[in-house]
Amino acid sequence: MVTMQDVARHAGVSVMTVSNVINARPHVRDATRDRVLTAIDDLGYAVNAAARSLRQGRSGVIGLAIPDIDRPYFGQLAELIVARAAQDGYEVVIEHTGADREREIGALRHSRLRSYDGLLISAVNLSGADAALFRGELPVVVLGERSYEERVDHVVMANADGAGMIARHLIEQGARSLAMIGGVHDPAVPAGAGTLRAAGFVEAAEAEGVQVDRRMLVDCAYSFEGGLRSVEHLLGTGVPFDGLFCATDVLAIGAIRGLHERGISVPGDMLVAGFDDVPVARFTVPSVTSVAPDHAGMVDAALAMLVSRIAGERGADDYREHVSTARLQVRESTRRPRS
Amino acid sequence: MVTMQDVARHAGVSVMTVSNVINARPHVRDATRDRVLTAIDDLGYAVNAAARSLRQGRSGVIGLAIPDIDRPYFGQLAELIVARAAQDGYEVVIEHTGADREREIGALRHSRLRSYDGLLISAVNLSGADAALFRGELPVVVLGERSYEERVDHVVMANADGAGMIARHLIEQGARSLAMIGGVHDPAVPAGAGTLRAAGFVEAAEAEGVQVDRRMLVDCAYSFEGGLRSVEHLLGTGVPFDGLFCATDVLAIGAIRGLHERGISVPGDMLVAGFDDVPVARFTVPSVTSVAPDHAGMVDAALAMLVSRIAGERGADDYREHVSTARLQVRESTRRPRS
DNA sequence: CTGAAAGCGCTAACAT
DNA sequence: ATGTTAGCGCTTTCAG
Repeated sequence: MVTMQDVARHAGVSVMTVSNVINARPHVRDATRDRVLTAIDDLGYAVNAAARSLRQGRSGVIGLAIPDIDRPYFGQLAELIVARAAQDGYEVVIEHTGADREREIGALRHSRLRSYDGLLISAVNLSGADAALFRGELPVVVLGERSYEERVDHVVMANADGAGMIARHLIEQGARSLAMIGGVHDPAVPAGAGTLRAAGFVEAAEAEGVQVDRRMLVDCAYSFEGGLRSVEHLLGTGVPFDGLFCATDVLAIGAIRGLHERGISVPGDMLVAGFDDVPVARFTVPSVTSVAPDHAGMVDAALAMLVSRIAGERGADDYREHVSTARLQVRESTRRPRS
Repeated sequence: MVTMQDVARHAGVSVMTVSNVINARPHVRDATRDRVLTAIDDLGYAVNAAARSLRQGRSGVIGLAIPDIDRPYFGQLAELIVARAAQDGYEVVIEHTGADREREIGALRHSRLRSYDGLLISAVNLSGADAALFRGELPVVVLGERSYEERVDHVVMANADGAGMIARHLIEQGARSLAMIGGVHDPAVPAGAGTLRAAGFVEAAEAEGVQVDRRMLVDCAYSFEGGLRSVEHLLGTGVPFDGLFCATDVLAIGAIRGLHERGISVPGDMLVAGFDDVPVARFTVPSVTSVAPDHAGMVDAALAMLVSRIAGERGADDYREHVSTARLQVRESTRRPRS
């Protein structure tokens, strides 16, 4: 392994000068810098990240806690975050919190956590309180929902607003009996994204004069399979409905599949809408109406918050909130053919 | 920050004993261990990863180079790898190589690379030679295709075999004129997964006595959009075809969408198959026939190889190859209705 | 503008 | 079974 010492010797300067060159600090003569750069090239030197981290007391790594990379929404998000973090000189380690969130977060807390400079938590069904677990231990930003713990930075997705857009759109397209999968409207349930979307959906619908039968709101795993099973469950109740809101596009695709298997046509017999506007939603048959969150804006805001907090620019009682916007993306799954 | 020193003082032992306890080394009396563990708990101590890395000369991090997390196949793969690596005590940093592979790999090479203990390269269209770039710099395993550089460990996906299964299946279902998107059959083109799949497809078809018009093999970006555009291109040639093989399921979904927009029914008018068996393939309408690679087996093999090489268990002329298997997963998109 | 020295927190090697 | 010492490669501080 070639060290800074070696480079310094090779270039005939001190290690400090090499360090200055590498870190682009001023007060280095051009000629000297060139000699150092040549030496670095000749020897194939690269800085030792561990030594730098140890000395500086920071690792240049941020953790990203998500439940599941293998879901289009989180994949999209992870990709944006990795790219955006790189701009600020940070690497990203993805922490898979999975189904057994509590246990995994606990494990994380006692081990790897300390080697991150900051943590970004994005979990569709994370209760706001979870974020508090980390408070004080390291800079944290919660991404995707309002946290009920006030003393944490967060970036809020327009869950209720977006769901409201869907409710109004479904009604406008002629739906009269609404159902939803992936969220329930119950104050007793902790407020994850599903709950917030359910609340926004129900409230907007009722504001339009359409009552939503609470039995027609069902929770489920956020997977294709979950969507398929839930729609079977709804059909099994015997309660008729003609407009279905799914808390995510993945659920919507599973639901459309389930309806198809029962011979129910979308949008002919049933309007279906999702949330997230994942890439595949545009290409399925029928394509899926969805709510497009401002992913890029959210990621930008979250990283700016995290970086400023890591830099210690804000004190322990200056917590920020960024409220994002959403846009309705109408596609085939809710375009009722004129009848 | 609380250090090992602090713990040692608090427990009334030396730092070495604390280190021994943390690393589960033998020769520590139970009573002593308990005292140390209590102290760790009391003080909320966690080891400093940077210091440990510096001392040990290894980081406990492996890099995973993939072109794009936000694609179902890579998402699936990344998730498996992260989980499997954790079992061996490694963290995974995802390196997005993106479209501009050469440049990114170059950048990677000169900076972050050194802080990884090993590198896993998985790129559908990586030429085997790229892997050689890293040879000697750090342990590397190429995942997903045969590398033409012999002196590198690799895990080979059953590209040609899987594509052959599709060819035989399409013919058996009655297809007589075949086309393919996402790969060309041309010895001059570097052998990425697309090329290997194309070769396997063409050879199996011709072995069955079905010639494949070379103009009906088109390359394209591995995206939904790419699939849609390519199928439009194929239809534009005016050459009739009734069986379409897509190099990935993402392409197949885009292609089915493109066919749908032209009023061509799948599987009624055209049989379509993909590759990768991504989760969504089972839920689209129609569901997509695909080749299911043994993801878990490949990931296991790749990590075992990488870990053993990091441990220095194999010399510079002992390179391994793991050949994976594939399974045909027949779904609606190729079930020709009896006519 | 450049150099010398100290030390970040940990563990390998060697005492005891 | 436990303690002592040295040093990993870098950057911060202070001197020139």
